[in-house]
Amino acid sequence: MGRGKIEIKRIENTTNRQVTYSKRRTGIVKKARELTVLCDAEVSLIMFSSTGKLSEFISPSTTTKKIYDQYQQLSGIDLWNSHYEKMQESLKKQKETNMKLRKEIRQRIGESLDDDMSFDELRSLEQDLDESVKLVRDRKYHMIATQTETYRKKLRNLQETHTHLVREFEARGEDPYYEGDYEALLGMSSGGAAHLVSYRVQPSQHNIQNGEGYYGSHNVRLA
Amino acid sequence: MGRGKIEIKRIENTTNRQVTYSKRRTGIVKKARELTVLCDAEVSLIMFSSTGKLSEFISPSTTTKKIYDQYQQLSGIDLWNSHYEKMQESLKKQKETNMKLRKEIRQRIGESLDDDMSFDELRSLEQDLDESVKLVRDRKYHMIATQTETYRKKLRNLQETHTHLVREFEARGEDPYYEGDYEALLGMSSGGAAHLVSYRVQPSQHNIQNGEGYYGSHNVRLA
DNA sequence: AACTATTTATAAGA
DNA sequence: TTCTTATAAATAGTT
Repeated sequence: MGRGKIEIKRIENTTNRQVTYSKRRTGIVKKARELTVLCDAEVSLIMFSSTGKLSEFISPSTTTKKIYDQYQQLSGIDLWNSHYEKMQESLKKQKETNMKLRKEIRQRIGESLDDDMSFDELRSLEQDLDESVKLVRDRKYHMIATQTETYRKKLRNLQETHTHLVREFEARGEDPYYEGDYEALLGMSSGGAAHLVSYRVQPSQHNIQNGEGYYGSHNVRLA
Repeated sequence: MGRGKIEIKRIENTTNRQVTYSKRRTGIVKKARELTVLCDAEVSLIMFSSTGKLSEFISPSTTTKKIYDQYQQLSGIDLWNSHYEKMQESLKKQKETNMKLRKEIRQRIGESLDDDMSFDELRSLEQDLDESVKLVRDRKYHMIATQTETYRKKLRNLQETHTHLVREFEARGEDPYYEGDYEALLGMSSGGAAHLVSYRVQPSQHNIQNGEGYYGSHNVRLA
């Protein structure tokens, strides 16, 4: 239907092919629309040009998804179900595992003991729990021991710091403004004491070494 | 293109509509095929008639699934992904829950206590476990008590049966074939005793009442 | 399903 | 791409 008849075979001239594609694409889309309207049909037309460009027509009464769903149902052809089914199976397994885990926890908590637990299972569970309590208790004691050790270290550091401070004061000789017991004062509260010190002592004269203890930052208060 | 021009609107006459559908469907499929060959394009054409009948054309170089995949990729339109994504999310959640449950169990067993458990959590866990052990132990004792009670009932029944049997023998007077201690003999084994009795005693003379106990079936052995 | 008058699509050219 | 137009192709109404 044109100035000359053409053979239905691939158009070798690229430009010509693209022009024909464009014209015929318009034509077929028009036909699809007419079919939809005239015959009350549902049509999905998807086209990719040789350059990969997408064009489509879809009847206004439907969607591409609906068309594909219907297509699958009527043709029996599986488009994405294999993928989907694997996932569904996986989900099911996860849920089952979940239920089992929950049940185990419930039993370990002491619930659901009436249902399907034999005497032997019950005795075994009791043993398990006894062992578990022991482990947790040991861990707790270990933690207490560790923390105690940490506090002892902190305390030692604090004491060292104070000792250094006291020595500094003593090295300076008598303090004209204060005549109390330095050690007792400094031992009261590190914050209060540091404040007091920073007020009385000159920055340039303090190079106190206090190691790498937790209260190393007290030096800063002195500066 | 016909004997008369037609308006592009739904054909109300059903037969006419179906005939037109049939003719135009052939036409559009031909167009699709020509487009495929002439322009080296990929075409998917899916049609449902107003009666729901499926017709399709697909370029020989591809498949409906491929077209569908390409369509999604190029259009960015989500065909079944929303569904799929929900599932994926659900799966992810299940897996996460699963991990948490496993961790809880591990902690309740006494593993994984080193990692991220504060002292308070540890103390709380210990308490929980102590309570759980108590529950399980109680349940065990309850089970022991129940079973003991069951055995006691069985035993009582057995004894009653034997007592009845002994009375039967005593009521018959001296046994010409046996002179031992009946009670001691019957106390040995219910099977053996019942056998002995069924051999010696006449069926018609036995209407022994032995209640609703577990060994009520012993009457049958006597019959 | 076949026929055919007529409309519509489009190949080639601009 | 778009317009034009001669011509091929599709098809509406009829048989």
